[in-house]
Amino acid sequence: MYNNLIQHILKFTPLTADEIEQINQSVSIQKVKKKTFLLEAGKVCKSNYFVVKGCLRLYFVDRKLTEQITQFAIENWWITDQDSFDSRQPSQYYIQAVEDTEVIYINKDALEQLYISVPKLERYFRIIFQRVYTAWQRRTKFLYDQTDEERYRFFSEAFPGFMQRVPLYMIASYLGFTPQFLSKIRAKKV
Amino acid sequence: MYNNLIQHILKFTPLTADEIEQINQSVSIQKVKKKTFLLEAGKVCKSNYFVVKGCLRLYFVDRKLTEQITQFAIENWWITDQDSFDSRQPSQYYIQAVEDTEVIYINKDALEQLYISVPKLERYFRIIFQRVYTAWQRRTKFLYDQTDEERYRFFSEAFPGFMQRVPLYMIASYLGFTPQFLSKIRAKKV
DNA sequence: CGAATTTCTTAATCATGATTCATTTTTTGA
DNA sequence: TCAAAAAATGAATCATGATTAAGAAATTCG
Repeated sequence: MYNNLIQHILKFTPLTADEIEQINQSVSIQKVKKKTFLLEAGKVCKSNYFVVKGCLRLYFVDRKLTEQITQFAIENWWITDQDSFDSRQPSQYYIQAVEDTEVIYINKDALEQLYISVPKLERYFRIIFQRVYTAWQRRTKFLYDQTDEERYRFFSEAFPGFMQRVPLYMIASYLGFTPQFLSKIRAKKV
Repeated sequence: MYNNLIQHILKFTPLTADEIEQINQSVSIQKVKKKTFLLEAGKVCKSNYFVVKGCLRLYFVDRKLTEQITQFAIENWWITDQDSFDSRQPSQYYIQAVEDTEVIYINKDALEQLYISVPKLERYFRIIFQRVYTAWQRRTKFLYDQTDEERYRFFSEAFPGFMQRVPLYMIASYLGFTPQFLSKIRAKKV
């Protein structure tokens, strides 16, 4: 019984008992300790992960060997390297647990099967991806429209809870600047 | 008969003659002269636009009154302010024709109806939005991983045709820097 | 065709945030 | 509980790309 996922799907489309059963048989659940990797660069991203509880980060290592975080996923978010997942080509990303985390995951073949046996999931994921598009348009405007400092201040006011779950150096990476610069801003704030 | 769109949908899902008919009755076609606006800030984005021929840009005006282009759409791409389109709230974006352009468009109510009468479109748009997600992950890595100069050089080698269709100052805006800086890079290139 | 508009370029100065390197504080787990 | 590791801070210097202000070149269209 993977209730968190089913509950989430039910927000967007009704499901019959049989459909729920089919979904439950296609997904698995996994507990991942803090710092565990669900994906490492060089390997194919085999699963799409739904966070039941906890927090994951998706990042790559740039030429200067700095970790660049491009996405976080918390409760009720899906996360994957979509490109690697679809093409079955090696990923350039890492997905790592920021906290002890519980995920429900589904592999590519199982998901393709499910789209056929439970077509309502086309609607569910259409809406999920559509929201990703919206989130991306918002984030892009956010990034273009403000200086690094404004971005940090906005972010810390908008998501105070999140700030406390994640080390500051990860926030800095996600917002596109260095931890040193973040310290400088925070020092000013007082 | 909106063949370009139907052809595009058929790449992802089969359609019956009846379904094709229903889609054709839900969309409209429009020719837009260069510089014409399909969306202006302050107005609700009523349509999702599919480019048959030509090129559109989506941008907003930042606090310094500079136009910031966040997306282009060329042949066979959809473009909209997804947030405004979904929520029916005023947009902060402009969508403008960069060249004389031909678009097929669909309004929100018509699209919601179509999702019900032609559920295969759930699959079509699920795949479209999924590709948007992939494109976004790629673009993000691209932006984080390289300096402005490298980004320009990569872009001009990867999309030489596109570079010739669009004024350079728009490329600069899309890549996140100023036209002056672009000129500097190009001067070096020789 | 030719004036007006749009687009592109050049150059000097300036500011933001990176880099480097060291130190302090906090957290973790044996 | 305390040593080791992880995370955060601080300061000095540096580099990238913005800003400002002209002016040149190219395109458009009446």
